[in-house]
Amino acid sequence: MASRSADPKGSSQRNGGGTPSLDAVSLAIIEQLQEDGRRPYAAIGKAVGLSEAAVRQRVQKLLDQGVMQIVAVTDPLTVGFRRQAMVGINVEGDVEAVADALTDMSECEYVVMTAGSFDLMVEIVCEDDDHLLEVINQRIRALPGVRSTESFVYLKLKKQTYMWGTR
Amino acid sequence: MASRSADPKGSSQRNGGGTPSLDAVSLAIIEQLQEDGRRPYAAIGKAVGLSEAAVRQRVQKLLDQGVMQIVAVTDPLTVGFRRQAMVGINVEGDVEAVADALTDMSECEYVVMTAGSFDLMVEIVCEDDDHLLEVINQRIRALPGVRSTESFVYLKLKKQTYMWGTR
DNA sequence: TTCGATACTCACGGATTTCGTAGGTGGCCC
DNA sequence: GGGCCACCTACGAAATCCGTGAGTATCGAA
Repeated sequence: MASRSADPKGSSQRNGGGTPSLDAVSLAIIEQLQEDGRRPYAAIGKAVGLSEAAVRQRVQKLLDQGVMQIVAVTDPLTVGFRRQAMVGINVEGDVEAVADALTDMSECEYVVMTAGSFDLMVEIVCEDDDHLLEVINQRIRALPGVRSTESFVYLKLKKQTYMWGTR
Repeated sequence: MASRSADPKGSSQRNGGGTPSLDAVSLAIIEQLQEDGRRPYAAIGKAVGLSEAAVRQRVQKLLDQGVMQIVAVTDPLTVGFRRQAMVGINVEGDVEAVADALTDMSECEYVVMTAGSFDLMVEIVCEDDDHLLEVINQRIRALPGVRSTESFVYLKLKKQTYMWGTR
């Protein structure tokens, strides 16, 4: 169960940390699915040099391990969420605790701990200005440990890709 | 062929701007695919109250229109990109021109125009520190119109979802 | 009101894909 | 060597995909 990071064909790169590493073949599979999440296993197999079943098993494992997920993504504006913002947050005390609290909020779509003049950056997706105001002022600022926040309201989303590796 | 944003069952919301609007059914379809991008059309149809063929046609249209894409997403750290950063940028002159230039850079995964103390925010995905440094100092700062930048290096990604609507 | 366009349902059949499973192979450790 | 484990290939059955055509309902414009 411990996911020992096997090394099938010898053609993989060394793995440092605790996260399960990926060999070149899995990378290639992910690339294929980044282009089209519904691409058939057989087509992927042809592209990466594996049988259909092998691809299927690898994909299943990647999904199970949480390394990858196959999902629909949209521009939130198109889907009726008219206000988005990035919020920079400064924390006193336990940053991770604040991050966990933010993670539990459904409006927070993206939570990351950073180095720099903010401790946390959070992307907020809201339906309108009232909603956004409430989330930032009532909920985020109310969290214990939050010292200050700074908001960057989105005017226009110019780019949004998921194509790492395809370059 | 012109795809005029029809209004099938009368149960849709009005559409203001240029972007094609989405009725409740398409929203529901997107939700299904946000949970599992490979869910079969028949299963989606059962969930949203449409036939398999209708779902198929809607999904195809949503993809063609660019409203939605079905892709694999990963935590970049797992895939070998060890340094990520959010970069806030101040611009003098044409903000959109700078944004377009950033959009063309493969390391910029996310580009958004904002209101607040930054004009642009950009998410950068790099392989290591050298790469990150080069992108920020050599390439971004070199763009005409870029007045200043501020970087927030990612320490830990806590949350990353694509579940708008599923709430 | 009538016409035209759009979108849906239902149906069908062939091609393709998915899925479970059985069997083979190579590396690794005792 | 022998056992073990992870990974692969192979194959058949079941399910899904996909193009297609006919008939119906709704809406907006002439």
